[in-house]
Amino acid sequence: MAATAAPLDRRIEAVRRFSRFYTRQLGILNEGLLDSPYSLAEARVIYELAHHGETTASELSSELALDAGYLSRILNRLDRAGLIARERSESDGRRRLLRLSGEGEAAFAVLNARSRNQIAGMLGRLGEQDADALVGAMAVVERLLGAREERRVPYLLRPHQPGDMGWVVHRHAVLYAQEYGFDDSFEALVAKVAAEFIDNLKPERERCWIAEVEGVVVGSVFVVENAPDVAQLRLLLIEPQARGLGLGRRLVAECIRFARGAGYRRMRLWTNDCLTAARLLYERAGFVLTESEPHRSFGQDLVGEIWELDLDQGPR
Amino acid sequence: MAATAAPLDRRIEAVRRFSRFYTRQLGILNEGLLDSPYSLAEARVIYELAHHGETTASELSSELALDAGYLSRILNRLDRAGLIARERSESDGRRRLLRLSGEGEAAFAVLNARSRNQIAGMLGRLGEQDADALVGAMAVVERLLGAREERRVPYLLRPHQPGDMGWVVHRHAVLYAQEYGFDDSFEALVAKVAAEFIDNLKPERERCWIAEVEGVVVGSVFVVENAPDVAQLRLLLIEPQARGLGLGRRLVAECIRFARGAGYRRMRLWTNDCLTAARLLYERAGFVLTESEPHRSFGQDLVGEIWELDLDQGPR
DNA sequence: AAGATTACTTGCTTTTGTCAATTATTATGG
DNA sequence: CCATAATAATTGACAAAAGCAAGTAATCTT
Repeated sequence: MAATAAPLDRRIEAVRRFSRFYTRQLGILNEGLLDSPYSLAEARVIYELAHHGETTASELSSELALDAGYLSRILNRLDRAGLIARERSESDGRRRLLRLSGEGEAAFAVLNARSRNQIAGMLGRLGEQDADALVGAMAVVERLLGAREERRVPYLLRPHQPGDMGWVVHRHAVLYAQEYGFDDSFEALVAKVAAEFIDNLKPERERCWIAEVEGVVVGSVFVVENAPDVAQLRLLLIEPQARGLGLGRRLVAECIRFARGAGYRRMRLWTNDCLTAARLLYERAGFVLTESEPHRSFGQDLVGEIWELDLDQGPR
Repeated sequence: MAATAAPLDRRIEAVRRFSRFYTRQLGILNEGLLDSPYSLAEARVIYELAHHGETTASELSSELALDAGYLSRILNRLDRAGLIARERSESDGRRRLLRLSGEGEAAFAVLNARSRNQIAGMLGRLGEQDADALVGAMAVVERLLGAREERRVPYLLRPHQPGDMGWVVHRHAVLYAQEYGFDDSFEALVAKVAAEFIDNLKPERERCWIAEVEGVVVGSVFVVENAPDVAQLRLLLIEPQARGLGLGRRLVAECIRFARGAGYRRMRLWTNDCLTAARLLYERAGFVLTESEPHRSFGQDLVGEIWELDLDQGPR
């Protein structure tokens, strides 16, 4: 069936090799900190403060992905060492504005110089052309990966056609086995659900969406009747290479719109705590976690969760 | 004086920005491990074992730069979880050969699939061309930085000429202030040493080498008389952009050769524990640490060290 | 004006990583 | 060939780093 194309595999392997490689490279670059009296986290904070001028702890914490409590302690240390000045914000008494003191700037200058010199050494081994080639290649990587704006790859949502149920079963089985080690009892369950959907379909109350990109199926989602006023969302799946396109959000939104139109008052879904990406989608759509229970299924120890959404509330 | 060229600065800044950027990127990629029961270190070990087939703990420890003790505990955990098999090597009873068990391979398959899928998602946002551009750019970075074989940039060692002492004083002052925060009393000391060298030079017993790359001075080292049979090595300096060329080793070797020829029986040098790169050079050249004493100089708390080399021994 | 949210701090715990000492085995130099 | 050194792996003790959760004070929301 050639489920995945070979060039994709080649590219994935290349990205992974590069990531391992650059991890080592960063390790080498960070060794420069060994001599200094600062830990890596402290150095990052100093660096960030030097560039921001004036910030708050919460901003730093989100920028550097540091735990707020941990950061608070780091700031205490830096304060005790005289490297930073903290003063309560006048406009908002909760905040404390942070900036480097004179000593802090001196400390930064030392760290900065070392880091620069180390990189100068790295570049020194290359000639002028190679150094520019390096910088250019880095810029390309940065531009391509950093393009945060959601690239608009055109995708198509359509109702199911013959063959789609087989795809749904197949891809659920493959992806959950790969990513979570589910055994084939999961495939059996999905197959049963899919068969039931076809057999008992109530067209006004139930619906399936299949997502396509360039003619290739890349996702699915189902709405079925759970009780007269309760819709159930099922079998949400998005292929790895189609993730990040906003497709998940769109599929969930489509379900909610349909359920409201069909007269349901609530929507419910069952998932597992390990499916973090999906859970995030549900949360963003307004679903609330109502039940949570450990169970053993599909050869794994899981924590099953029920999420619910009140269809009468929220944006219409 | 334009001590550093502007294009170099631009490149350094670009490399640093890229490193910060890719640090974040790696953070995102490693988030995939959050769901898994393995820590980052454990996952790296599993990954390495999956690729090596059979290894030993010491090999893993050097490959992944993990402390031997720490690794030993990780291996114990993995063993208890049934992921690896360990058996004593027949050829060397100290070693234990490590490989993944069936369960271990299953665990790896899950980790591997998640990582692949995550990258597939990353690539999915790019079109075919952009994905290939990304892979290509990564390959360029890897090739340029990974060129481990010592690039032979031609350098030249020559005796000192008028103007060199000024360069030595200037660059010592600038680099030590930048990298270690030394104040100007250090510049004064270097100036005094340099002046003394010129004033009392005994050409058969004392010597200075200046290193040049493409006509630009990038390093220095001095041998002076400390006692009738004791030579002293002083003022070893290598510019950041000339580091990694093997220049340091060459300069030290040159000093040793000269000292032997001049009839000294020992060579001695004074340094500080924070100068790790230099210390490594001395150690590799056969010098042994003989004294170590904390002191305060140049505005810093330092630990002074005396290293000695027996010139009668060792390779002639 | 009550309740929710935000910014930050603090206490407590776990995880991670280091260092030194120890055991068993193998290599090596006189 | 044997004393000594070096290597491989382990263990105990400890320190640093990181995370979680509860708590305080200020601000926002309705």
